[in-house]
Amino acid sequence: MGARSDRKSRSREKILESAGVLMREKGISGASVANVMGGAGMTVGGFYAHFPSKDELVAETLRAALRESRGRLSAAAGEKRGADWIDAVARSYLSRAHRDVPHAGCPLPATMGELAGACTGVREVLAEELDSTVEEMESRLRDEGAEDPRGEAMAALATMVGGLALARASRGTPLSDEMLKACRAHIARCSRG
Amino acid sequence: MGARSDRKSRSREKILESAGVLMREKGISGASVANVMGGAGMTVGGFYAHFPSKDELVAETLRAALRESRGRLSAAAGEKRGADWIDAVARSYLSRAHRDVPHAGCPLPATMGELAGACTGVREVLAEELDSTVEEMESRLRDEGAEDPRGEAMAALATMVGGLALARASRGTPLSDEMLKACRAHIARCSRG
DNA sequence: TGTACATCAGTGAACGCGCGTTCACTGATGTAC
DNA sequence: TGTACATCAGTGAACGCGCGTTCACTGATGTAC
Repeated sequence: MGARSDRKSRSREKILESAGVLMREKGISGASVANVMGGAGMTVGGFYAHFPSKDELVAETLRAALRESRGRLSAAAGEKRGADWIDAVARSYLSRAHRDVPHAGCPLPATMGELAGACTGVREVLAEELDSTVEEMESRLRDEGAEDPRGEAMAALATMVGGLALARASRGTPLSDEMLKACRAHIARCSRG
Repeated sequence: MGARSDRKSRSREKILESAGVLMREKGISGASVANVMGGAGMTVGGFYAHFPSKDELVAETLRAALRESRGRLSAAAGEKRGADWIDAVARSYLSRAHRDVPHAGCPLPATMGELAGACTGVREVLAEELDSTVEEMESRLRDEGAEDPRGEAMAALATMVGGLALARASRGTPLSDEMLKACRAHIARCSRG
C-alpha cells in the first residue's frame, strides 16, 4: 500500500464505474471489456490486472448497481412509510428522467433478459441483492396493516421494472409515456387498499 | 408457383419458427443467423434468399410471436371478461410452465432489454403490436365498471412481463416461485376493485 | 415422349469485424545499500 | 544523497472464435421445342 496501490484501486473504481454506466445503458453484452476500459480512460490489456474475467466484473458491477438502486429507495422517499412511501418510489422509478437517462438508474430493465442466461456467479448476485431489496421494501410496507406486505413489495417491483423496460422499448411513441403513467397510477391505487 | 415455391415458402416458415424458438429462449443476440438456420435444418448461406437482413428476420419473428402471445390471451381464458378474465390470464402467464418453457411463450421477457436498443424497424413492430395487445386487454376489462381499463391493462401487462422476467432470472432460488405467486395474487386482488 | 437449356433453393467457404483473453514489453515508482 | 536494481500498473498487438453477410457453385426442378 502506498501511492502505487492507491493508483491501482482508483483505476479499479473507474473500471467499475464505467461498467456500471454501460451495463445500465446497453446491458451485459453492450458492456464489452474494450468499451468498459475505454470509458475508464484505459486500454483493454490492463483489465485482467483488476478482474479475473468479464463474468467477475459483471457480477461485481451488478451487485454495486443493485445496492445503489436500493439505496435510492430510501433516499427518494425520505422517512415515509406504507402507501406514501411506495407512491414516492413509483413516481421516481417510473419517471421520464429514469426512462431517458438509464446510466444512473436501476440496472434491471436493461439486463433482465440476459440475466436469465447468465453464469452462476452473476445469477447468485442477482438473487441475493433482489432478496435484500424485497426485504427492504417489505419492511417499509409492513406497519400499515397491509395484508401481504412481502407479496405487494414483489409485485410493485415487478410492475416498476416491467413498466420501465416496456416504456424504454416503446420510447418515441405515445404508448411510452402512457405506460409510465399507468403503472404509477396503478401502484398508487393498489397501495391504498 | 409450383413445387419450387411451395418448398421455398415451407423453408421460410421453418426459419421463422426456429427464430421464434431461439428468440424466446435466448433473446435477439442469442438467435444468431447460423443457429436459426441450423434449427430450421439448413445452412447459413441460404438465409439471404428468404430475408434481406437479420433485422428483418427479428422484426418479422417478433411480430409473429407477439401475435401468437396475444392470441393466447383469448385462448387461455375463453369467454370470460373483467376480473375473471385477467385472473385466468395472470395464472397462465405467471405459471411455472411459462417460466420454465420459454420457447412457446411470450417473447417479451427475453428480449425487452435488447429491444430498447434495437433498430427502428424492430421497435416500430414492437410499438404496433404492444398497442394492439393493450387494446385487446382493455376491451376485455372495459365492461365491468372499471375506472381506467386501459391503464389497468397496461399495468397488468407490465406486472406480468416484469414478474416473469424476474422469476426467470432468479430461477433455482425460492424467490422465483414466490415472485410468480405474488404477482398472480396482486393482479387477482387489484382486479376486484 | 425425349432432349437441351434455364431457373433457382440451398451449400459451404470466405470476408471483415468485435468479442474475451493473453502476453511481451514500457516506464514510472519503490527499495537496498 | 546517490546509484543500481526490483516491482508492477498499464500498453498495444496478437490469439481463436462467433458474428452478419457475400458469393461461386451444385443439383434438382421447370420450360421449350
